Amino acid sequence: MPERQTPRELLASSGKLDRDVIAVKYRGRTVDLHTPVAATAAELAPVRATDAEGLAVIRHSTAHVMADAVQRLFPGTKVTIGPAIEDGFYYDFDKPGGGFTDDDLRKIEQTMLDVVKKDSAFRRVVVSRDEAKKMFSAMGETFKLEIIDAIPPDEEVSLYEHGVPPNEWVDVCEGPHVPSTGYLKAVRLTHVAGAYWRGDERNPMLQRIYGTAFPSPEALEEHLKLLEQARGRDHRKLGKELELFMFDEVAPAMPFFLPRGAFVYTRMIDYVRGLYERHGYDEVVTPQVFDPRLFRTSGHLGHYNENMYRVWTEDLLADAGDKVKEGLQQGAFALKPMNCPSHCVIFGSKRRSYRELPWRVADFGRLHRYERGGVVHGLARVRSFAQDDAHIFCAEAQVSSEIEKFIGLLNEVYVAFGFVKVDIKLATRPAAEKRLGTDEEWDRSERALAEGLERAGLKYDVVPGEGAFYGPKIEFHVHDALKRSWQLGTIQYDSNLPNRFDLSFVGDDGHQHRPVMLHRAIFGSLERFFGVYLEHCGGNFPAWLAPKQAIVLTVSEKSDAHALKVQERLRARGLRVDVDLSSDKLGAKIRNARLLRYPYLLVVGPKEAEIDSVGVRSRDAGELGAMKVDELAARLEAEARPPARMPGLAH
RNA sequence: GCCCACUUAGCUCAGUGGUAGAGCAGCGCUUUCGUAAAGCGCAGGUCUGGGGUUCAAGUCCCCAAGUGGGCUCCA
Repeated sequence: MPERQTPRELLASSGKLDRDVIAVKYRGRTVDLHTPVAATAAELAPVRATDAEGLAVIRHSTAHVMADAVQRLFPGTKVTIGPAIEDGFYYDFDKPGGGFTDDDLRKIEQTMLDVVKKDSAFRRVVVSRDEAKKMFSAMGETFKLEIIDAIPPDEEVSLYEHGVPPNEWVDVCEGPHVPSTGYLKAVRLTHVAGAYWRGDERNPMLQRIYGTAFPSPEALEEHLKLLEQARGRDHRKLGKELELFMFDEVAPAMPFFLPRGAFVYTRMIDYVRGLYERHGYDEVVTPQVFDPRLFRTSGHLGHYNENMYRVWTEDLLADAGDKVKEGLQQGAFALKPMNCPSHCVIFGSKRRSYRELPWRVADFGRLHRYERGGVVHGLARVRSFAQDDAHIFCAEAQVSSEIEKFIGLLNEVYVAFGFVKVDIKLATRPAAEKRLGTDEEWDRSERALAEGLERAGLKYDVVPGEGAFYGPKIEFHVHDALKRSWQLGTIQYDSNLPNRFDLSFVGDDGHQHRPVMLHRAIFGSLERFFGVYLEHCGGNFPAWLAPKQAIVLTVSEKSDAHALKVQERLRARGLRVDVDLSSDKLGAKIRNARLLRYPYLLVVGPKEAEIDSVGVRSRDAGELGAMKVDELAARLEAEARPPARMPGLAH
């Protein structure tokens, strides 16, 4: 067994130490330079400020310095936790008398700068649990006491301190940290937010400060610039600029799709509808408003109550009499939050044979869910939306092949939209008291889903306990411009609804059997997919999806007649073409058309009119020069077709 | 739902208690123009809504709504 030496000594002796190294990687763990380890130099890999792990070390150290600054500026503020996260760090504080202001953030930054200037070492001290608790209890740090209690008994309790007496600052912390505060060269506190202690809304609300840190001021600037660019791609901004959709207070969190946006929206539906034929789906159209008995049968009234919109009629109000509230609860019709109950009604409406299975029933019905005020978000989380929803009624034995087929279909669609980076999650059984069905049933259904994924050759993460109470599910997540992750597609195993609706089919043995139901969607919510896709393509819809495929721009009024003729001829071939006859100069027309992201600009002046052509400028391919109108039409027609099958998802 | 912030013309935004502003868009006129913004003029406002303080409120205070950043939830 080698002597315990610090990684700094070990690296120095083997010549691997330079100023860039801020920690080491040792047997799978990141350790700071000054924590003695029982290792040889060969076992240590230097971690540099620019590595992902190094960045996390810098950010976590920055969080400590921020907490130090906060406690100096705001005495009485208690500290809780302050981890490094993707793109930065945060620290949660319990501050008496309310939150932090933007002014406070600037002051905190200033104070942090002072701490950094002192360049004092981060020191690691291992203490006993009792010592640690005595110390933090004397400091009044009640949250830290909870944290100490939560440390597994076989792990040592370490403290990290920095600062020069009498201004040391100490925190319970696993580490690692940079050698000294002087390593923190580029810090920016970005925003404040409320956060519940341990993420539980029954716990007290804490004040969270988000910030970010980088190895150099240049890297920080670069990051801030990228953030700014990402904001320019925000679907809410693009939606307004490109006149795709709007919102109004009269229907909070319910989008109004404007003509341009509505075109894209319905085009998306047409596209999957076109695939349904080949993939064996039947489409149905179902009601919007239902007698509450339906949702008592499905279980939604009871489990999903607080998310449902209820409506009443004058008749119901009269009948309700004095007991208005109770009457409404019993009798008020409900807007559907999901399509599945309708599909169960259809399935149960006649005797079904095993020969009909699997029966795949699709529905683009509009759904309404009352989402709490704080969670709605642009198009990504709305209260009125549609899904490319379908339910597959099948026999248990058909489940895994249905999963595989579905994944094939989803794959085709995602690739068509250019989503190749997709996080796939398999959400498995929740805690025993929160789930229906036997362990054997869960074993079977989870295995069926996993098999489907594996047969499709896709990598996925298992998220234990995150399944629905009635069955496991597969989720497909993608990131928006600001790196927030959103679930789009999903497929879920459900034996509960067929039970509740007492569904059955006649098997080849002549007996009644219970079908299994798979809930599945590729886009998920069309609204959410629209928003995420809008950010993904930056508003540059491909010609097959774009609201308009081209715009004819005249050089002057002299060419109006030719321009209108060109538009007419292209329209006659089914192409979507605008024309700009305004008195703007050509430069201005081009600018306007570019801002609206037209795939093609067709310039028309006396020269073009003479030879029956247009000057073509492609949004994606640049200047194409003069083209005959028919030649251009053929090119546009080819691009206007939805993508054919393409290679699968990459990882 | 909770914490914090924001809400001024169609859009983007100035305006820190004393006569509501700019640019773009719109409309009119002039210009007929060759690849990212022609010129001049006109119009456009219950400063999100309600209440309060004050001689005086876009500005200060309270309540509500909407939106945004988070937390939480998501059959």
